[in-house]
Amino acid sequence: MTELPKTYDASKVESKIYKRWLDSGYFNPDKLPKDHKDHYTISMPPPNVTGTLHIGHALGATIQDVLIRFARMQGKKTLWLPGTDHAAIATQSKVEKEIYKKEKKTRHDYGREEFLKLVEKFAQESHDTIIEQLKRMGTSCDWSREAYTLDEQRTLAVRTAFKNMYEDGLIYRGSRIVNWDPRLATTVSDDEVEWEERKTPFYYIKYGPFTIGTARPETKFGDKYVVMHPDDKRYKKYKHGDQLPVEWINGKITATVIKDKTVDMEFGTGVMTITPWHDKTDFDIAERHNLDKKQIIDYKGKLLSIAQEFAGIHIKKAHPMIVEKLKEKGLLKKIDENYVNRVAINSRGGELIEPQIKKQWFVNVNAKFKAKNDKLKGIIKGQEITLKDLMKNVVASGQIKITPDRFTKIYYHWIDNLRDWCISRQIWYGHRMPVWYKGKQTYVGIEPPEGDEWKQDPDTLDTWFSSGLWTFSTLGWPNNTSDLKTYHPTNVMETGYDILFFWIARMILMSGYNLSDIPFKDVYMHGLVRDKDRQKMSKSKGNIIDPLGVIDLYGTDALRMALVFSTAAGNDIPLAEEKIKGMKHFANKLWNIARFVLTNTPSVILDATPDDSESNFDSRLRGNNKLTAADKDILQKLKLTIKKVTENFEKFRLHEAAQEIYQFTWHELADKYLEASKEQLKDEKLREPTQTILLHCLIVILKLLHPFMPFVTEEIWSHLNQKDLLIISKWPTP
RNA sequence: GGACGAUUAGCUCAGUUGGUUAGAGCGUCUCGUUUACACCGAGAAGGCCGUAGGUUCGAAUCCUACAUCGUCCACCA
Repeated sequence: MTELPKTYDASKVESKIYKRWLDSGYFNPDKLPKDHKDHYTISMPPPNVTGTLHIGHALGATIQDVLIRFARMQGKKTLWLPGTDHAAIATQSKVEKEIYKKEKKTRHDYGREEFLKLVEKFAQESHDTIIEQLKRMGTSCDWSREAYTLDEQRTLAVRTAFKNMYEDGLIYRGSRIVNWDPRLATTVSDDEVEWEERKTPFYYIKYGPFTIGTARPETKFGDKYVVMHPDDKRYKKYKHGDQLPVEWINGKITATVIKDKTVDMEFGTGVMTITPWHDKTDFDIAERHNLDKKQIIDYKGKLLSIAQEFAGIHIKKAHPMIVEKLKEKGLLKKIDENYVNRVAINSRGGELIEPQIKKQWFVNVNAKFKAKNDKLKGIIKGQEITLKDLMKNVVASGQIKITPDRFTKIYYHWIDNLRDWCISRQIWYGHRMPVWYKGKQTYVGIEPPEGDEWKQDPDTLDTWFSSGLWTFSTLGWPNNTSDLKTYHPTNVMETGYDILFFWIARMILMSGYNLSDIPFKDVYMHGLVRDKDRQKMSKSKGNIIDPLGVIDLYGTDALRMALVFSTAAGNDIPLAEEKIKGMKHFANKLWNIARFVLTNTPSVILDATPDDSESNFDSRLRGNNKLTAADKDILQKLKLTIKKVTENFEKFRLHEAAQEIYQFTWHELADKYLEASKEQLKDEKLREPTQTILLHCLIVILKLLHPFMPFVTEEIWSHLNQKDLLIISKWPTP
């Protein structure tokens, strides 16, 4: 027996222990002892290389590591595959902001190649920081398989998927209205748009015999269609297709009457004019009735020649000028100053969205393709399905289970409202479209076509396109590797509920199409970490808890335990520093239990207690009819604790598992049995069984606690004369 | 406008097939410096489990309505 130091110093122990794990090779499933069977795989949601890890990452990393360590101790061949995400638009916009702040330069001042070098450097630095942080969290992932969404292997996967989907007619190019960010000069997907309520003046303007309402008079120059509901009695005398002269902003125009059921009769006057180029609703109406579409605003937010005297002026500036002109012409009838409007903002950069019609690439969610095999429940090989059907089917059939259950309904609802997914972005950082043009010809392939005349599409792919492939691209796909055959589908996808649509749904889509299989069997969603007043953590509020900061103060184990301890799946987690501090005390308590047990255990007993000692332990006590009430009580409660902890693990109730073991360790073992044992140890006849029980309890709680608090438990374990590391010891049975 | 979630001790939260005196962390009060631990122990105060009904032998838990807060979704010009 080696003596435990008087106090536990997490900062000194953790790096030493982590190195010991790395040296053992046990993070790599291929290097686990041969008796490890039944694969258990988790793909790590790759953190964005946009800086550093925040507390939300720490939560995810902890939960996944807890699951992985539990599975590993259950004798499973566990693979936790780590990686990082290039996060295209988020990373690029971070660098753009930086160079603008420092040098007042834009990416165009640098040019594509030079700018990309800057982004890559930033991404590399972020990557290094993030990996170091993950290691400090104690994550037991297989670093030999680390992946990046933009590395060579993943590029092959992306191009292969794109090519196949294009050839199957699931990817097409078309002119659609998209969310355009004039500042970043790129499109963003529907899911990336955030809506913000703003009070804006609402103008009632005379339009021929009608009055129309708008918050955006600057878009109205080209409005030559006036739309109303077919059942609106007020406008009965106007027929669909009627033409009438109207005095408009810049003179006389001819307006055409359109009847469409999407018009809300209750709103405003029940009449509106449409701007199909700059409004999604209007675009849909124009499509339905085959109407002309005209661009009013350019891609930088300036008015085009149709605005005549206002041409070249930025819409922000032009707005009051146009209002003034309408007033002069007597067209402005009324202004409602209390109108609350919802404006669209790019959540990845913060600029106002200006809808535009652009040629973009889309994934068609309603086109049919043939299933490659029978792996999807209820779908046979060769059967035709759409991506939409597929995404719904795998969850409805129970092949993928979402925890907590309530997100299932939200997921269905999202699918029902799903439109084609715009996958092209006009930014530079990311996977360049594997598309080349020559005159009117288009070539899609993995390698560029022969010949200099072919020009590659300048756009890049939405970052979620590559993330969607993550569970299988990381295992070597499109090559038919043994990793892919062995570890896919993965067992659990553990992530925050905020990326259910962005990512979970896209992974289901991608593996459904490319493999005709599910990417994972279980989805486990955790909540957002908030501060103790339930506020979102943000830099501006100054309520950020920095994972590394608290690790330095209280130790990784304390942070991990605090994160898992009092939260249910999918619920947000208020985290106060006091909670982490409390868990540091718990680590200290455990340390002192170990010190007490070890100073009272002679080496004879210690040596006679190898890891797999449970049956051994029972036989050693059998025939001993001198067990005291305290002995019997603690052994019974220990059994019960093992049972409950294991059950809670299996049901993803990690917080309850943590609470059970916490309660037992402190308030049963330490408070009661250790106190009782002090007397029993003085009694010669009771001494040996008491020592045996103490040691047995210690061994079991170290195992039960190890998934949550890996460092302190492994450190104590190293003082127990055990053959191998705690990380691969056998999970106890009740 | 639709959907979902939350409402439990002073504060932050657990409490999943309805079942004995409703739990934890932090905080408060009293006592205790016994060689594992003061990062401790013993004990105490503190809860009409949002409101009102209903089902049941029995409800924090199931049902209905309402209130407050929050989140997500949605093409109100």
